[in-house]
Amino acid sequence: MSQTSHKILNTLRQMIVSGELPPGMKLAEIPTAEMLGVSRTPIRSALATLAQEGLLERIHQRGFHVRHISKEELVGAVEVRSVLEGLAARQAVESGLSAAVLDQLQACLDQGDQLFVKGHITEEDIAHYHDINKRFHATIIAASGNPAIEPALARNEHLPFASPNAIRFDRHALDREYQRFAYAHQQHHTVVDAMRRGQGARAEALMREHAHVTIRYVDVDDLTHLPDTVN
Amino acid sequence: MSQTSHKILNTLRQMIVSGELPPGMKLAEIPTAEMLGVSRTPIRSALATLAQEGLLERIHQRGFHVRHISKEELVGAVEVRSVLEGLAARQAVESGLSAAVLDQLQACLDQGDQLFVKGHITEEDIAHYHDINKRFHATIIAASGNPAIEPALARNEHLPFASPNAIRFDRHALDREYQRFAYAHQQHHTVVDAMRRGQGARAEALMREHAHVTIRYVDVDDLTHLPDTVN
DNA sequence: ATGTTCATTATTGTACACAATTTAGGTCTG
DNA sequence: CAGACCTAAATTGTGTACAATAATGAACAT
Repeated sequence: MSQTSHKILNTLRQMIVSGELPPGMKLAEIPTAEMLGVSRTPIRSALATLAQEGLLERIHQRGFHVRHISKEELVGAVEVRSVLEGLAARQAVESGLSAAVLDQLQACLDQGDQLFVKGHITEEDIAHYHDINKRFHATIIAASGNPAIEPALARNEHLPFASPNAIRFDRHALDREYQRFAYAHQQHHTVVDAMRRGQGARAEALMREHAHVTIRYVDVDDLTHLPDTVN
Repeated sequence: MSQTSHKILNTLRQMIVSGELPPGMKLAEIPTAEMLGVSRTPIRSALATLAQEGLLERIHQRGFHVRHISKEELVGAVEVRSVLEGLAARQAVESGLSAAVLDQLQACLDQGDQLFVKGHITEEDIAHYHDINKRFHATIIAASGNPAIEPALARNEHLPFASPNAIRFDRHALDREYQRFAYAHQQHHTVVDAMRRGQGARAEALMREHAHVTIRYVDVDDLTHLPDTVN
């Protein structure tokens, strides 16, 4: 895939998740190609990829529709992430944690502590925490030694809110968001504690519960509007 | 996707899983197109799909390699299936089982009982059980009401042995295989029992354990040769 | 002799023309 | 008036020429 092809894929993906191309809208090759000023070829490949990611739905011999992401789907995706990240935590413990992995996890904990010690957060802090959070989860998945977990999570990565890479937050209620992120960070502490003690089942259970934080404080009905997210 | 395009995708997929195209082999568009007597266009789309399925690996600007499926990957895929099917069983219980679903599951149990009551199995029986098994698992996943489970399992479906749709069996040791399938069928009974009683956590645990039957009796090192499978 | 640069070659990426297929609409017939 | 069939239009699927890009090897300079 070339530079321009990549750009077109990202452009279309952004247009879909931002709602510029609303759910149900038909996407045919020729109009889309004309809209973006390229030929049908890169459009074909982009549409196929987006269908694979679950953002588009193929209509038999008739192009694609922008898929309507239902509430059930988002809630279900959080459940899927929950059990898969739980599995990762347990397998990471069972396969024996290296000092390097523990160091990386501890670094995430320390950096988060520094962020929350001052008792409130700014937008900038949230971006920083987003980073720490991403590293924390990626480290555990990598440490699991199970190469099948990441691909199984791949589809979720493209659904907003179903991925830890897309923490939703409300810019206008930073107090409440402080509570939520601080709580999530405390859960990180408990997960690492369980992992250090070799408590695989406990680590799994804690990680499962942790996944629900993404969505717990959110009115799920609002999610269909796809409001501001980090990343 | 048209008829011929579909056929080419399936042909290439079959050639890969059968080992006709061995792991590590380079697949360029032009030679592949000439080999199958079509133009590069349907080949491009097929290769992209197969890469998405995990059978091919994209080399930057240089075509694809047939991926080497490692032992870790197969074992990991079974673990992933384990937790996801466990989740499905639990959510099916939690969301309330309809009479129709229970009837379908009971039908799978009854049909399996009939198969095993005579104390031995034939190759034909295995094909039949394969069918029953597929229905059993699909029913529970559908009954979970979680639309995110199926796509998360999708990648596994294309890895031989990681899917219940690809039960491995040894044609020359039907006695041992009888034991294995009869045991798996008994597990189906216990899962349904837990589900009927509304025991979500038990159903989850039993279903998790059940997933391991696929691989438990198998010398994992043999898997790299991709021997006979049903489907 | 070795390292760097340039040209050649192999291969993917893009554009576009043409073929095939499906849907829709209109007309003809019972 | 209704239903079926046929024709036309729209849209995807395929083939192929051409452009862009990256790897390889050769030649030159240090």
